[in-house]
Amino acid sequence: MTVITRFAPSPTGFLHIGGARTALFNWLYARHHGGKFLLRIEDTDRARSTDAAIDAIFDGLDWLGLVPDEPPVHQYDRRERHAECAMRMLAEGRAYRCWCSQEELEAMRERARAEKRPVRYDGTWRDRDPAEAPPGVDPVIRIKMPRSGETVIDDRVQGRVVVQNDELDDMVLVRADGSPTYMLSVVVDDHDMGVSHVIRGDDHLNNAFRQAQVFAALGWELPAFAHIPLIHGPDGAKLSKRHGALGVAAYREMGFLPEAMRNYLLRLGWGHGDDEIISTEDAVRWFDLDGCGRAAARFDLDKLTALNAHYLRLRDDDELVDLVVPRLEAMGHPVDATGQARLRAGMGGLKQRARRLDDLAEAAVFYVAERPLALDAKAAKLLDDDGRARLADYRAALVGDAPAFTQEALEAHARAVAERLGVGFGKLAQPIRAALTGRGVSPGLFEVMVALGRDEVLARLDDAVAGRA
RNA sequence: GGCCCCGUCGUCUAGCGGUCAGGACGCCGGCCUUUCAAGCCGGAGGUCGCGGGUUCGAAUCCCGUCGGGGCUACCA
Repeated sequence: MTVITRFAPSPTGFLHIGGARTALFNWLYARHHGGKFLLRIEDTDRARSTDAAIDAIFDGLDWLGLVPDEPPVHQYDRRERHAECAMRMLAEGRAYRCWCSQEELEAMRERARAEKRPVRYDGTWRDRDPAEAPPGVDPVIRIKMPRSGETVIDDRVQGRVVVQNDELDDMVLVRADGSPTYMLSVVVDDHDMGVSHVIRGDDHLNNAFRQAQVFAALGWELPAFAHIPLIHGPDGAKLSKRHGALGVAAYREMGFLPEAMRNYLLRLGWGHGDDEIISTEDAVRWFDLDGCGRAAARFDLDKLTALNAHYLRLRDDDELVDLVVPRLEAMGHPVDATGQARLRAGMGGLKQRARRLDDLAEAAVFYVAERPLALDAKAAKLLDDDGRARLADYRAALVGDAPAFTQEALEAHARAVAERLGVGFGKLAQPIRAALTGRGVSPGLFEVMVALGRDEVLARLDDAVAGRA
């Protein structure tokens, strides 16, 4: 059997972390089995669906590299087909029209609550003669649920889950305005799209029972279900948009890399022994539903950040330059060809120390900032009278001895100068760092010098000695 | 309220009848060292929610209990 999975978000907000993980699992499962990964936009709720949200979902998936194998299906476009299926159920006696008003339904619920009985539709119109229908009222179409027996879902993650059929009420399939509801649409679309495995959040576990009955009423085979646990916020509750949960775009802006995000999301609720760093290739090779946990997980920014730092160091220097330049420019530091070259030369040391793209950019500022440099507090302290005096000596030695401008030669020379001055190497190195970078912390000194180039180094030393910086 | 799911260090997890309950993030200390990272080494941190069973032996099986979550719409 060909494996076909699908990610089916409703476009009522950005793509959040939970949706991203669901998409990832579906994508991985399809890839692992050489099947297809499809995307369906569940936009049947016209009031809440927006084009902006649809774009955000496309952008988010694209950034994460979870590209569907076929053009996305927009559920609303298929409403005729959905209604047609409902009509068939009606014709076959598997569904019926219901003329209950909202008020009647509300009263029904109130009564049930008062009597401490389960709150659900009581089947008023199930056997009532349609001839008794009140005039001028548009009916909804409800499914005729079995009233005895049980519905079993052999969930690939949750295991065998059973519910008594009398817990299921005759839910609405088609609204009074003729539009299909989610319960009908998912089933018809999953069937028509040939979906073999429905992998989704376990907030849909209860829906699976209802949908199983729709599949049965339509005479269709049930797909395999896999309900994965939800991701909770720090407060332990379901992640929701109005809950301060962020869209994937926000993480991109914070400087996270998609490969880090994929690795992190994969480990949230799925495990493969003690493996933590899992490349996408290995993820595809290893992913299965058995590895999914059943407990909800909490999102941990620190761990995502640690993974991100790892993947940052793995990236090519040139790619990182491209990623960091827009950030530097946004920070008010235009990057010209010279700046680009310096960034490329210095990226090795820079990326080793960064955790995200934003602190990478922050740490790279000194390569592209205009002289004289602004000093941070630590650098200012390093450039006191003593420090500046040592810098003057060092500058003179650099010009006088004219060592080759390579890391090795510069280091050997600087160490010799420190010895000549009778100070520990650190006493000389730190003021140099402050002069060249304006900071007390930076990548290796000689890497910085080489990246900056001799002229710039001398100019920055001059600035520092003269107290300009 | 009803139904369904879940419960191992702070967090993510490994574990599937016999392990000193392992790893990762975070935290603490050390080494390295021109700063900071990285790397390496070491440490603190879990009576496996709780209570009963079953068993020679339970985090692992059963029952109960408590706690958390989800669903209970003419939303998806």
